[in-house]
Amino acid sequence: MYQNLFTYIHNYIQSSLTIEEKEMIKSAFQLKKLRRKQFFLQEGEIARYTAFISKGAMRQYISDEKGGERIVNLFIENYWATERESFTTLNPSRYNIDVWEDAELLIITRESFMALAEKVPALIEMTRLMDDRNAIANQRRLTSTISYPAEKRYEDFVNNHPRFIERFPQHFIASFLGITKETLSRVKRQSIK
Amino acid sequence: MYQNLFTYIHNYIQSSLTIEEKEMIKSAFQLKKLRRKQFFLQEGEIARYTAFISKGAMRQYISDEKGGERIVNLFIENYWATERESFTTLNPSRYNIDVWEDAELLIITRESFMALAEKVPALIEMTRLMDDRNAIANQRRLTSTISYPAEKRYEDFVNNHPRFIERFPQHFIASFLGITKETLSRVKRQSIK
DNA sequence: CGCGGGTTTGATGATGCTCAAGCCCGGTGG
DNA sequence: CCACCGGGCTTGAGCATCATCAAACCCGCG
Repeated sequence: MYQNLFTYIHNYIQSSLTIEEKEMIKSAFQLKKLRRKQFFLQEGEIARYTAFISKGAMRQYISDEKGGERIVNLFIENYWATERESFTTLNPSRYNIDVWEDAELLIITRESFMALAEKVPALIEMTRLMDDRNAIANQRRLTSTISYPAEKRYEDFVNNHPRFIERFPQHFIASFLGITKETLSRVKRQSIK
Repeated sequence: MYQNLFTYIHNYIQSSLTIEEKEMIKSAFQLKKLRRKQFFLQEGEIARYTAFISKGAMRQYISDEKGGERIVNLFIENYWATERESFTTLNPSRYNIDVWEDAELLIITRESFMALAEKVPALIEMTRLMDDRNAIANQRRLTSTISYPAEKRYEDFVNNHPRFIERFPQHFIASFLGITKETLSRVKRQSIK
């Protein structure tokens, strides 16, 4: 259950966690199981928790005036899922996060995490590195989105996130890329030839 | 010269910097003046420095195969400018950063900044908050880019970055928004009526 | 005056969206 | 075991948005 989280942390920092640290981590997080289609966070709520996904798959989306949905993030196991704006500012979230494949989450509030990080310094370093990588990934995604047409964006996506292709339906990917499912369908057909 | 940086830091953390801290900061950063059109960072180079802009305006862009340029970031005074991917990974940068309005920069290497932050803890907190805000801003920009047509993106931009409109030419803004200057020109004409 | 950016305008075409229909396939219930 | 259903995927026709290319315009400046 917690093993994924421990190896995740270990991938970020070189040193190993002590037994005591592992215990503190275990008691600070809280296990939550969610089934397909259940919400982890709904528009209007405050994102009190961040979740480490130890199993399953989720999506983050925003809904527009006309009932449409735009997917802005996809998550699978070993990802952290939260709505960062709401989580840090405590304003109501404009986004929803729901479950695609039955999930096991390790959740923690911002305050608990801060307190925990005081006692387990590795987590501070981990957060810093995660922020670095996150900023880099976002910059890349943004560059790609404003620079390239649908076909190239899809190519890039396939190369960078092969596992997502297997786990999520096509129309999720399309929405994530900022195109319609029809366009994605046609783009794929073209690129085969 | 350093005053902008001090007030910037002060805006992020509540407490004031001590005289000693200010001295340490002054000696850790290095002043660099750059004229319009000069490069702060060129494609292929490693981004050894991050720059606090105490005066002036700059742009970050990437160039495509056909000689075109896509602007991915715009900076004015009281912004930090660097290419984060290269700065943190030490890989050659795919982006350029050059100067639009004559600029005064306070620059520092990653190592020096880390060392400085050891001695001035306020900087660690500041970095954390900057990362938070940055992540939030990027998420918003991404959502807007994949969700809305040119006209709405421009509206949002005008609301969120009024000062940029005054400082940069239209075709910079267009490129930043991921549209052509012609389209932006027409969008503006429409929205007046 | 003429030059160099920056901006606008127009004509044309590509790209991607909308709406609507059909297909495919796995799951459910009779 | 088959009929049906729902969700996802594909296909097509028509349309909106936006890019491209080319020309003109505007204006500050040497």
